[in-house]
Amino acid sequence: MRTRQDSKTQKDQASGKESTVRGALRDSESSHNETGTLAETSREGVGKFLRRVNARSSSRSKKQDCAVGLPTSVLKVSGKQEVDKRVTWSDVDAHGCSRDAMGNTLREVDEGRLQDNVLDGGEEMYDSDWEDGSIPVACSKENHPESDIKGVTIEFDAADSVTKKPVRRASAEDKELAELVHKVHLLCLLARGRLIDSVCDDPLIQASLLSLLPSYLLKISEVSKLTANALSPIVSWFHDNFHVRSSVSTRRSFHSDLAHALESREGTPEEIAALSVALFRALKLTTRFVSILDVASLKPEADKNVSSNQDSSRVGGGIFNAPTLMVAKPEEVLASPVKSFSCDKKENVCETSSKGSPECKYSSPKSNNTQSKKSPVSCELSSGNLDPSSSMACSDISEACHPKEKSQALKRKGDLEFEMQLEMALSATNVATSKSNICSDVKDLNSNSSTVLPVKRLKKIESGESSTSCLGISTAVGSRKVGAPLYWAEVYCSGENLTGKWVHVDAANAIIDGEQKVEAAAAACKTSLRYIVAFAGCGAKDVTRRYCMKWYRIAPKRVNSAWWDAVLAPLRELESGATGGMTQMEKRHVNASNILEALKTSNYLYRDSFPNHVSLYGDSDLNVESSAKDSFVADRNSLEDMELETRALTEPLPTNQQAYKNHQLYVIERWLNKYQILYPKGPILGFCSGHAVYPRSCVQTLKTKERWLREALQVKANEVIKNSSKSKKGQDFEPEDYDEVDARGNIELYGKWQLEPLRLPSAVNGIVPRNERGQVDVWSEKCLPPGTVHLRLPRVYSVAKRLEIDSAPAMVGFEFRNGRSTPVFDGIVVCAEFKDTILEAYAEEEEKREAEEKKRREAQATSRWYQLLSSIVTRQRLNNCYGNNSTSQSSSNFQNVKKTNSNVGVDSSQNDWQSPNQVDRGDTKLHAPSPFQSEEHEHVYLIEDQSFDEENSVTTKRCHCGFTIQVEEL
DNA sequence: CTGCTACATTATACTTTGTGCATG
DNA sequence: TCATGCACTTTGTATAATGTAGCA
Repeated sequence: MRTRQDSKTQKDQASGKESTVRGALRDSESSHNETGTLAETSREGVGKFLRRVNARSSSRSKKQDCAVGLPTSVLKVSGKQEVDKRVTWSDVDAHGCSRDAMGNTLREVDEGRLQDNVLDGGEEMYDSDWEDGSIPVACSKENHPESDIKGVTIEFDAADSVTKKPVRRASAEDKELAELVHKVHLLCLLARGRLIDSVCDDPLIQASLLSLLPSYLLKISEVSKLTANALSPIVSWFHDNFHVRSSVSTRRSFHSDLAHALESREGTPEEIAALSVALFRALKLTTRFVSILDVASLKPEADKNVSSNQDSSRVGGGIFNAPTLMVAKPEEVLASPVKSFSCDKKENVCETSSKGSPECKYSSPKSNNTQSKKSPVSCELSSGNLDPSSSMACSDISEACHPKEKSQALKRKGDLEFEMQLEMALSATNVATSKSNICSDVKDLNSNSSTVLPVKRLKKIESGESSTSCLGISTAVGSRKVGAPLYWAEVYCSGENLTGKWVHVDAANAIIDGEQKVEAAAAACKTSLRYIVAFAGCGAKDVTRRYCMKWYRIAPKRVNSAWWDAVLAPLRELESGATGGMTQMEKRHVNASNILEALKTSNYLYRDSFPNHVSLYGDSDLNVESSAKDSFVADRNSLEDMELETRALTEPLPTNQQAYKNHQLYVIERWLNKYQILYPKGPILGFCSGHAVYPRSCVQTLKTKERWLREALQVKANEVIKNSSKSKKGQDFEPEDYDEVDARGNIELYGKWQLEPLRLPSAVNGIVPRNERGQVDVWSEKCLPPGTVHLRLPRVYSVAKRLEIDSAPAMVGFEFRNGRSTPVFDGIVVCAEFKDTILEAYAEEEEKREAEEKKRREAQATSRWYQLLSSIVTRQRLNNCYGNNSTSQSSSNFQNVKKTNSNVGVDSSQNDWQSPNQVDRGDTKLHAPSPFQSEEHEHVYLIEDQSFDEENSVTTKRCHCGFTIQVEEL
């Protein structure tokens, strides 16, 4: 019984916690709408993340400790250490963040941590219910210390877990955490993008770039109508002069890194792209820095099996994410032999890639290309373990995170080469039998055991056009997220199209206007285009639509759009402020309706059949309209918005059926759920595997009569039921077959087109029209009968009753209590004309009630003081009578009281009885006389001295001497 | 490698309008 | 005899969503 209660409370706590977090998220979202500053968004996002991380780490540590069964003292110590390990804002401060700016979050985090700690306690207890098994384990370990030497059970357990419970599904908490990580990572990447963008505006860097530029290329800034073609000379010059470097970032500020890159004319892809942006800006071209935000997955564990890989590529800081892998300078001095080794590999990669072979381009020093081709597995392994970027990143990690392993990492080059050879020999002989073993063996041999590199087959790129020839990506490591184009520039070319256009310029790869190729190139490198953000003027704009043709694939991988839009809203303004304005030179007069017309005709979809998407045009329309007032000048920003929206609405039909399941634009009937129907059924936009494809806007949601009632809608008379057959999977019944709920268990459902506004009977003669249960269902204000009002006040019913005004209880919803759903009533519904009367009477009543309540409480307080004092007096008397030789303590008490009575206010610090007496005499004016006046007398209970306790129905009678007697009223 | 199906598991939405007993 | 207050007790089902395995 006790256990059940406990678990219940813990469950409540847990759910309370969840709801708190959720509420906080909601709050944060709503606050964006109100204030909408990025700083707040960031603070809240990061704050929540920290809270979660801290909570997790603490709970995990506790769980671990419990499982091991450490003694309490040890527990305490480890707990303390864990706290120290946590991420705190002081850490953040140490990195230069202003505490003032973060003050709110800091408080929030601290509070959150406190709360989480408390809750974690609960969770721990709760968990212990489930983790009883750990105790015997600990015991057995203690009793049989030799057992862990033998390690008998490990293999058995592992095999079991593989066969029986292969994977534990991600819990709601994991998902929430993943989402928080995703959000925080997004914010970080946004911040990084802004940082780079601002550095691109640096006049010194721009001037330096200009000084390097041949004078004939400077003319471009004088071109009035810039076209993509006009950019090609400058892009090819840049491509010839600046190269992607394959070495470690120096981890200085980005500004100095960029300056260094400029000086050495080589840098990370990020730096090279930034330099190109700076150059274009120096030439007075409107330019954005564009980046794929390669953010941590929104789904928990989604990248579990490639995590090490991904991480390594990330930790590498994009060093090897080079769109082109260019020859590194051999004189590059590197700290660790591993690095230099990696760098050698890099060279090989570069050489082969420059030869243009789309297949396995990597070759180890001792193997050639043909070998690799012939033996895919050897290639596999080598690409898995010898991949320069990975091993480089690994060494980075091991250096950064595992100082212990640094000594291991400092192996001689010869040793490493030996390991590689051994590894390849093993892979060549034991391919089929035990891949995993080889892997682990090799892993052990390899110093980089901290990061497990997954074995992946080398990916063949089916079309060279898509990746290698377009973007010059080395596909040698194509099976992992390496080599994807992550950074480029967008230059606004006013001479393109009718209205001007943002042109994709990847200067590092000498690619201009290759926006269609980005998706394929990224896909080849396992990078999805979830977020592509263009930065300018310290702002940012999501331009994913321009590059992503298969939106339905990335849509589920993106964070909820409301949050993302709220985050970007302030940044968008900054961005459009920096790029959207029109210079005098390129000012064009654009007829807004022409633009819309052009967009409409270019759209092969029926815009009219997308009523709900028209709103997407809304903003643009408005912008165009408003600017139309300013002599029809459409700004770049709204034009781009329109372009992006047009893309959103003209997505090609997916070829697989499942893509239609949650597709924003299209639908096929088979994926409709029970409460959905196509109405009107058409137009058919195409077919997919024989299924007709309809616009998503044709999907109508069906509800029951009762559900519609909540939205103040009622079913029109003589409407037939359109759909209720879905539950019978595919069978279509005749509509007129249905009653309320027919024999087949079908439910009556109606669509919006079958409804009309709710018409309830009006209140007549002060009588409130009620439903069949004598009440009014108040789902919203709209559900009130005309002429009535809802008074949501406690105890108002009695007021209406007293005034003999007709009123009906207002039911506002249901709740589950005692295992069944029960209606929840709140206030009453009365005719509007009585509202004021009732409110006045209610106010009066409440005043009276409050006064009575106050009186009652005072009386109760008085009574309790009386009781207290009386009991003391009684005790004293008993002591006096029967306890002559009683303890000194009681007599001293007596002395104290006596003293107090004679010297009120003097020596008040000595005893506690003074104030009660004072209160007594002051407030009640009953003048309880000194109980010590007479020792013996007959008690007299005066009526004015007695008090009545309503709660207990107890009357307390008092004598002047202080003696009280309680009489229970019957 | 991708798409599809089947199956298993988990999450979520929907459901929805008391009764019997003690006491005053 | 009637009005009032309190305890009782922790739904249950259907469906959507998600994940996985196996196959083509």
